[in-house]
Amino acid sequence: MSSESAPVIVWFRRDLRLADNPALTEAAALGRPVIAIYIHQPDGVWREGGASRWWLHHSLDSLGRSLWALGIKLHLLRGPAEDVLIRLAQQTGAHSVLWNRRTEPWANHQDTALASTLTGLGITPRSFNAALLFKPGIITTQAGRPFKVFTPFWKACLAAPPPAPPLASPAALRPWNGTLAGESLDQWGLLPTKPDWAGGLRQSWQPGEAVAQSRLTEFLSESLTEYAVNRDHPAQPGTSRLSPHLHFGEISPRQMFHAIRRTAEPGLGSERFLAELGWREFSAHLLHDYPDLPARPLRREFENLPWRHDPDGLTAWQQGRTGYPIVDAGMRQLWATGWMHNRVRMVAASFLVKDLLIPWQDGEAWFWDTLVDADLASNAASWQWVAGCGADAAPFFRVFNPVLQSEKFDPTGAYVRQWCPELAALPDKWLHQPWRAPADVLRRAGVVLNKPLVDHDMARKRALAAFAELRAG
DNA sequence: TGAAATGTTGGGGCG
DNA sequence: ACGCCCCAACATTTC
Repeated sequence: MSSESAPVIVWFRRDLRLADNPALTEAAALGRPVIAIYIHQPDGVWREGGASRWWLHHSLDSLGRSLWALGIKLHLLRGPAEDVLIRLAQQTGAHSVLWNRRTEPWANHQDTALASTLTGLGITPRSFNAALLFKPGIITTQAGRPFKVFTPFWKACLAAPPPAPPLASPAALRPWNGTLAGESLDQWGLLPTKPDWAGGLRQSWQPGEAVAQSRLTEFLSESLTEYAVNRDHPAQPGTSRLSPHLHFGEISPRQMFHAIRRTAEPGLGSERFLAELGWREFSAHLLHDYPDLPARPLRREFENLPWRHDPDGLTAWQQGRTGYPIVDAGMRQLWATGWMHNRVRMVAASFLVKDLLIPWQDGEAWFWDTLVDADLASNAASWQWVAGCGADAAPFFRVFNPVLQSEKFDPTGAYVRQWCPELAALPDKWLHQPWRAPADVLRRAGVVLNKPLVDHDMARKRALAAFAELRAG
């Protein structure tokens, strides 16, 4: 076999796109036959949750079609990535294996082992940063330590040399003529059956690179200028809704960064939106520096907080039956569509952790299973932020009042009415706190009162007392 | 990327 | 005109 004909393996992971894909671009540059693969690892730690599996199915389907249009088949393989890749590389006489790095520590461990085995076999491994604006480790304090506060971290990012401009999709790839026994997407059973709960997901989302790009373009032209204000109003389409596309790598943060810089007026809207990319970046870098971020509080003393064991409370929260309309609306939006508005995520999360005193890890696990944008770093860092135990976290005593938040950010009640239709006929005045409504108002609105799980004033005091105990002990 | 408790100020009613 | 009180509005402190 001549060296020119030895194929290059491109291992797709959380980079399910053709444009700005360094591994794919490198494969095109090598001029060798390309074997494109995706490896499903159903037994891994932090395996994809239900909503993520639904998204993954459709995103892989979309990527497969795009590659096929270039004459390349996306091969679907299953098993531990090291075993699968090494077998495949030997079997096909591969020259090299190229991939874009993921942000999860378990994946990086896997990569390191894999790279050294491949090297030992005379096969060239190469990996690229494509999921983040800045490679973890290069943004540090003067003293060379990782940042633990967001603002200086993000300032340092913006002062660093900017991320490289995004790469174009490869114009042509050289097909590989061999065959290999791959699987079909349907065999992987990523889609829910018995019951099929994905109806709301299908109505809300369309995975894939092309949709991600058009969503970005539309957002930049229509929503960016008012973003700083509208992003906080859950009834308005003021956010980009790009999070799941970003998580699966259908669009890259570099593409977004440069699109904002290129097309947007400098202003509060673009600054705030860029800063959201900054929080994503901050979370990923934190996970890189603190691999147990998903499991353990950064501030270890929070393990001693007198958390409550309350399975019924947890279930009521998950099902949107807390009796607090804004919390229930959010949890139902999550269940129905695989997504929750950011403002409401904070309110609902604060309620679980502080009003119910249920460990943040339980909320993290639920979000992991139900969010289409579930991301190990962002999910863990955000829950720790809410719980007050993370880096640059909200202080524990910052307890969201679900009634005030609802009145402030959903003043017309459009969001609550959409997701809690049983309350829709209540006048605005009582919509956010139906338990205070006079009996005749309830009767006229046809509302049967769902008594709140806890009284917020009591719960707030209980949380503060628990926190005080922590500090004393 | 809070909210409640507490403190301060100033206008207006009233004796 | 003055002191006193009330209280809304705003600011600061505390959790």
